[in-house]
Amino acid sequence: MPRATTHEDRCGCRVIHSERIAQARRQALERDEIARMAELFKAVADSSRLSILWALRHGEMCVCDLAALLAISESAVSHQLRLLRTLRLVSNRRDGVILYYRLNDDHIEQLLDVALAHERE
Amino acid sequence: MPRATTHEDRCGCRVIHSERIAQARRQALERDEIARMAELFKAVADSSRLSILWALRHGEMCVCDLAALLAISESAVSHQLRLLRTLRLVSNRRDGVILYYRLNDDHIEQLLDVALAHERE
DNA sequence: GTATTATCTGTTTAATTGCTCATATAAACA
DNA sequence: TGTTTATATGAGCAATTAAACAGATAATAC
Repeated sequence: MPRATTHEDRCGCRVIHSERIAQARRQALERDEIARMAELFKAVADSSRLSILWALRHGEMCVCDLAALLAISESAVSHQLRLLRTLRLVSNRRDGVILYYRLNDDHIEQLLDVALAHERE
Repeated sequence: MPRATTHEDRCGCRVIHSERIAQARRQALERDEIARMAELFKAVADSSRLSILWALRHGEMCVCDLAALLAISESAVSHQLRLLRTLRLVSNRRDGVILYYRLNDDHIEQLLDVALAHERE
């Protein structure tokens, strides 16, 4: 392993392994790619939204059913669904007055599966 | 499809499709299983932590290298690493004064991959 | 047209979170 | 021993986020 040498970078930070940093810079993701990933993870980083997504995993449901299932207000469910809708994680279809929501993306189920596997390992 | 009938649940919420709710209740996850999944997602729902994890994906790095890479203070990196360490997403080894951090779990890489695939689809 | 039902949206308030600064360890070495 | 270096930690501030409530739509029935 190359000897660690401390010196100052352009940015003023201490740098010990400059080659390792250069490598990390080459492989780094775009700033807004990281931001969008963070936004996706934020969307699933909430118990209510996770419960909603998990419920929708087994079939479509309407707002008031979700409210009854989670025992929270319909307004709260609607707010959460708006966020999920904005990120295109769920979509809906209208049948008369009722809006049925469903998962919009296979990746969501994959994320849930990996997280659950991590939990249960 | 069975006709939707509105009535009141024990909890006071409107219930339109009681059978669908009952099914969702049977398949629902435990409350603290959901909470732990949310906690895991929260850990990766931040640009700084995502950048750290992505960098560690290609090999171990020390605190000051990460600080130089992300152009944030070493204190900030250390705080984020503590969170990731607490959740056992990263671990470290000491070599003299230097602590080298690495990913502690294959699931993290899977999560990053799925999120990235979702982004780029 | 009006009334009702299911859902949505805007605003305010309360709780969380990330960062900075100052201080505290912990290992290495003189 | 004391000093330096790399990292950790605690407190406080600023920014973000969630929940609650009130009011607004959109489809249906009358």
